[in-house]
Amino acid sequence: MSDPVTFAEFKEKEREAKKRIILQAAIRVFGKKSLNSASMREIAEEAGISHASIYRYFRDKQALFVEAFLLGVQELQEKLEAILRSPPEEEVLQLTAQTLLDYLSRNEHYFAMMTQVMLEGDLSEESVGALNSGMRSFLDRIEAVARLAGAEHNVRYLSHTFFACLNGILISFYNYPGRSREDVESHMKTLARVFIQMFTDGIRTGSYNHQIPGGRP
Amino acid sequence: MSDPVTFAEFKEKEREAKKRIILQAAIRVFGKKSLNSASMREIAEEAGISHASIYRYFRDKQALFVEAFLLGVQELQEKLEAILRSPPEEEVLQLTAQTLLDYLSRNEHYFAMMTQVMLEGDLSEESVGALNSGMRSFLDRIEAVARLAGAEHNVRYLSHTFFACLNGILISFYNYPGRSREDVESHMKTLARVFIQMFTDGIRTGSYNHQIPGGRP
DNA sequence: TGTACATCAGTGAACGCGCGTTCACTGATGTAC
DNA sequence: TGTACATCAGTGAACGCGCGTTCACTGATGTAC
Repeated sequence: MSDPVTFAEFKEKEREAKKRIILQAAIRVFGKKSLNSASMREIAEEAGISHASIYRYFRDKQALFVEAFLLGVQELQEKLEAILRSPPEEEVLQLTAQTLLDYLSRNEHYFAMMTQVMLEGDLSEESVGALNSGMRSFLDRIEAVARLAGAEHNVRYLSHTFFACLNGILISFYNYPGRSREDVESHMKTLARVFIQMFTDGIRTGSYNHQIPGGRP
Repeated sequence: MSDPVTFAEFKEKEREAKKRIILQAAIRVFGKKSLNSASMREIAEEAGISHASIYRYFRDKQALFVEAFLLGVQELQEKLEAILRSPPEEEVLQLTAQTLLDYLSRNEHYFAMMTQVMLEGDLSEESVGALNSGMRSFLDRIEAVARLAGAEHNVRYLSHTFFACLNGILISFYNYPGRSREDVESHMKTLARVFIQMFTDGIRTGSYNHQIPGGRP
């Protein structure tokens, strides 16, 4: 229903659009501060509304956080799908890694939120469910990339390793003290290239299969 | 001065011991909650004192946090040194990785704090300095391990990659939803083995050197 | 077209809470004579 | 040995603040007749 044909539909569209404005503001704020230290008042100011208004669109802070995070995951996922649709010949993994790193470090927002979601355990069951299915479908995309890169056995393990290691490179050196932002970014990219080279070689030889319980060699 | 010989020295020792009790309590609490959501009152209760007393030993919450974190890093470092003193023949990296993962996941505390330190940017210049030198000497140990494993060129990059990836495996799957603690732990260990296998092979072939700007092949 | 009413997005003020930190005090211990 | 004093670890109460959330209200918009 991309073009609303009734007034009710129009209002619904309008409401969705306003919701998105709040979500984008939330993403910007959550990216700079942590879930706990970012305040509803700050998000409201960023969105240009009163802080009380947010509660017209989201049940509470946690629900806002989860929706914002999932929006980020979805956006990243679309980038992965673009790669899958027109895959390059050889360097799928390098390209994927670069895309991931670029996106996450250029939009600090999603990145910081992602790690927060992974560490905070205080989410409601409902939220956990939503996040879980979001992450699962994201990891599916990564799995597809790994297959494209030639992986055949234990692809789930491989894609988990791939994602986790890149994530670790981002997290571990994000606040590397005493270095400029550009230096940090290029350092992370170098580390990522080192990792991807090893990963690619690893897929080629397949020796990692021995490390997986019940994994075919 | 392991055996105090004057009353003044004795008092100093006593004070240090009390400080350590607070630090251990802080480590336990900071491990379960984040820097922001763990409270001084909670730490005080854990240590069995009044919350006001903490301020007799630490300037403020941040100073307490930094000291607690560094105590954890130091403990881990000693484990690495033990490995370096009596290195096994072949599997240095596997052993190091297992030690790291075991330690960090058995003592959730340090692990959670480590990632927090890496993500929160709000620390004072003084704190950043202390943390920085702590992390640097920790990474030195990892570098020594990498050398022991046969790395010759660009060892700094390698050790960074090694640490970052293991860190990522921990963080990314720590709160894997809907899985028991044991399942998560064994999953992480499998991913770590996959990674280490690739890493070891990578060091052997040395092809990663091509990925480092100015790196010798 | 005009009027009375219903709806509901948006709001500033207020509530209640927990926090980090400080304060004024107590009482045990050590010191000087 | 006894006494007056100084020190200082430890404390409960209090301060001031910012937070998430709720409340009572306003005013614009849509609806019914």
